[in-house]
Amino acid sequence: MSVDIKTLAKNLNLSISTISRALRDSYEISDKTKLRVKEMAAKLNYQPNPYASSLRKHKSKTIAVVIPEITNNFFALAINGIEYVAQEKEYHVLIYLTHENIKKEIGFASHLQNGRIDGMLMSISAETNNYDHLIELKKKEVPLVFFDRICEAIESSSITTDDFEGGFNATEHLIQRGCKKIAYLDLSRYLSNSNKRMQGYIAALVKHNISIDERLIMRFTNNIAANEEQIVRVLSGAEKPDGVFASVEKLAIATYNVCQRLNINIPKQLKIISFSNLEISSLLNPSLTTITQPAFEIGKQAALQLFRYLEKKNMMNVHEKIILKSTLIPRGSTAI
Amino acid sequence: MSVDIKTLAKNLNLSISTISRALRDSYEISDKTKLRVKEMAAKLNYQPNPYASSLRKHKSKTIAVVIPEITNNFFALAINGIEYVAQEKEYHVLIYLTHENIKKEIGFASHLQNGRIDGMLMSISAETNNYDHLIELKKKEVPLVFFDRICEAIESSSITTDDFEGGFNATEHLIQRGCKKIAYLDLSRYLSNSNKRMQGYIAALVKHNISIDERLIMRFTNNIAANEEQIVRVLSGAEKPDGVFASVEKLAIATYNVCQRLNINIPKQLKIISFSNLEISSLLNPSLTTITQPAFEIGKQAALQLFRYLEKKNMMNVHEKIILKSTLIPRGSTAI
DNA sequence: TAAATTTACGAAAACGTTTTCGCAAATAAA
DNA sequence: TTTATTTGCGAAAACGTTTTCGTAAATTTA
Repeated sequence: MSVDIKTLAKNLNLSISTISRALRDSYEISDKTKLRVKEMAAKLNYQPNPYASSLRKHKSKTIAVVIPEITNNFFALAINGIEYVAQEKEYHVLIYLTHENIKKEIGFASHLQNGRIDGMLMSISAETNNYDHLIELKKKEVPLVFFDRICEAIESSSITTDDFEGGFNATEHLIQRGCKKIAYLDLSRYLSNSNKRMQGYIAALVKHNISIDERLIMRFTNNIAANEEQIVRVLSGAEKPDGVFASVEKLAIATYNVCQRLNINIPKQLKIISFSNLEISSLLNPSLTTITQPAFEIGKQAALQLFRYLEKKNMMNVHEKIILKSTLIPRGSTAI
Repeated sequence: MSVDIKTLAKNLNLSISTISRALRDSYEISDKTKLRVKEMAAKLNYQPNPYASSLRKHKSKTIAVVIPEITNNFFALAINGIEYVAQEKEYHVLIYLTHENIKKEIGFASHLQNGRIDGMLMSISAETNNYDHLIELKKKEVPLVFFDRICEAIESSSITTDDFEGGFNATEHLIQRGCKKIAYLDLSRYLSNSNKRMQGYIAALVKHNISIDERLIMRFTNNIAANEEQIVRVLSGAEKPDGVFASVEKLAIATYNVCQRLNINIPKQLKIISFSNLEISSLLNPSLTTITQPAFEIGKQAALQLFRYLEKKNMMNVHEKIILKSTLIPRGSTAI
């Protein structure tokens, strides 16, 4: 069988308590004994059973990351940042994908109250318009940090980007490049970040005395084909826009695809700007003007904040709202 | 405190064994009792402690995915497939990123022998040229399935693509489009899939009576800037190629970047084909000809194979080598 | 030198399950 | 009716740690 603490104890003629303490460098154990124990542990390749330890200590050294999807450069980068911190802290990272489905999100939230994780990092799904499952998580005192798509109804830390400013700048950028009718393409009416971006969009229109046309504020789904059809309808309609501000990358890509199909010239007939973490925006035809979020840093900061909760108990009610800056990079899709 | 099996037992005047059995639908418990127990469990929102259960049963309901990186469309899609299966099986997915670093890979392999996971899915790092850590994992009887980048020195299941054929077809495609001097860009001399692709490359050259120029078989690192400099040197040298076959997406992108900088026209002066899972290959300038792997399916099949190990003990020595087909999609970067 | 303290360790309980063993009561077979 | 079997449940051990409590021996203090 596998070598456990009892095996070490027998081999060294010590009690299991001494072994345990020696391995954890307890002050109660003499240096000589510690050395003996550690040498034997190394020799027998002793691997402590994490579940026995977790059971006893009520600590799992594991965090969960609950996100809508992973095939998305933003979230992939964020996970990268999270995993980076987790490795440093010697923590383990569980991944759960909701696919924008609130039922899955509820399922994860409810199943992860059982001690499997010490804390959770979350970006809520586009469908989520009720927060009972998150409130319940909080009640169970599961440390929770939101990133990017936060839940404002819950008292907790969050890491976001300056979505309002990003939305404002994006829209103003289009206006400055001559756009008069700017469409805002969005995933969901419920998302915190989307709404802030829309507020920025509206503010920019107001500032420049452009009237707000509700028909140009469009919501899309998770279904790519359906989205493209919807875009086809706008772009071939009478009231077609001359500028598009996509709240998320995939809607910009859908627009590119439609323009290719409909032979609409970007940027001559239509200018496009998008929130995006596509590393090859500059290689697109035409290159895509983006507002880029510091995705890796967002993941990293989110994880660091979670560990602040985990490392100090009295931090549980000290919430931080960190807002990182996005960067607008003008490229071909908004050229004059 | 949190409600446990003992609480239920007290509330129902039953023993904890009965509660445990009732919850697990044991035949030893009457239907009436089961109902009573389950109702009470629901009422008190009982959540079984996973670590107590894991400790007792030596099962963690958790698998690990060890991959080089996550900011890579192939691996993101593969994880998507893995997570899909895991959700169905009610398993948990731990993510570990090696960043192509063999030391990290060794660290993960050695730390995950302690029972934390029931099995592992792995795509080995580009640096990995010694397999002792994997052999040790196998010795500890940790079920292990390789995908994409496999370890041929280890007896185990693997899910790959038809890399030889993909490499052959890619190269022949370039030849048919008129290329005479085709460079093969690769990450590492150690990777199983890269080597198969290279074998395909060589076979195609041989078939078409093109001599093999070792200088055109190039290895790159994880460092993007360094890679681009290396590409600059080839593309501005005297013996510059007229075709590039990139074994991985990021090298194709690096080549695109360099061509942009050096003002090299794709496809006129240089044709490019690449293994890639970029969903927007068609939107690049020019659109990129790709050999695309069924990444989601690879992840899914890898997970399914792992669960075959987990569900039947006697399967542990029945290894499967599943090879899925890749698809060559001709686009602008190899147009005549 | 006696008393107090510190050092270094062991015994045993505890964490929350699952499972083995045992055993009455109920039912079926003889 | 007697015996054999099944049904339904409880007591207790077990999983592998950590931690509380206790205590001799060594050391320090008075």
